[in-house]
Amino acid sequence: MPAHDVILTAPMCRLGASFTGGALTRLDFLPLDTPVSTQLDARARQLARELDAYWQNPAHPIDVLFVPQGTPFQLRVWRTLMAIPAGQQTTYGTLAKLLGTAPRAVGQACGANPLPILIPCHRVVAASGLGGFMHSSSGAPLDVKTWLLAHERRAD
DNA sequence: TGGTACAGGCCAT
DNA sequence: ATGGCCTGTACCA
Repeated sequence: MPAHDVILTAPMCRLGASFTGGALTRLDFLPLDTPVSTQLDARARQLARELDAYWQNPAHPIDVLFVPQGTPFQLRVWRTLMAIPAGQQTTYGTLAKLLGTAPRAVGQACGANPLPILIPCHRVVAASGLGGFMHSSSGAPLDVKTWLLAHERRAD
């Protein structure tokens, strides 16, 4: 399941990217000690360029071709997520009401998100706290979520 | 099919 | 601050 096409640098971690054809289909957070790719093809270079722009300016819209794969419900949730502007947050409960479903179902769909950052699942928090990230409720993933929120907050 | 596990929420102590 | 029951989806037997 792992085996990424390229590993890129990020300020708080490394990112493993997988492509299918010309489209990005998967993005994973990896530990800081993961060796970074030295050779980048055109699509990887484009992705790296867009991400760099985002690290510089959280308001920068990431312009890359990506194709998320999931159930119809998940795609519906993810599509809704992408309407949340950078620097803003929503809760699972609010989204659930909006979609006519349950908060827990929204959380599960967020966890299944194969393209974090591009699909801003980190902008969804629990009604009473931070909530989880990448299918977990503690540990490194939560640090990443916190980092991303802090990064986007700097844009005010 | 039924049974369980979730990135939550809410109302009762 | 804690524990219970609710919710909709996904995944596995």
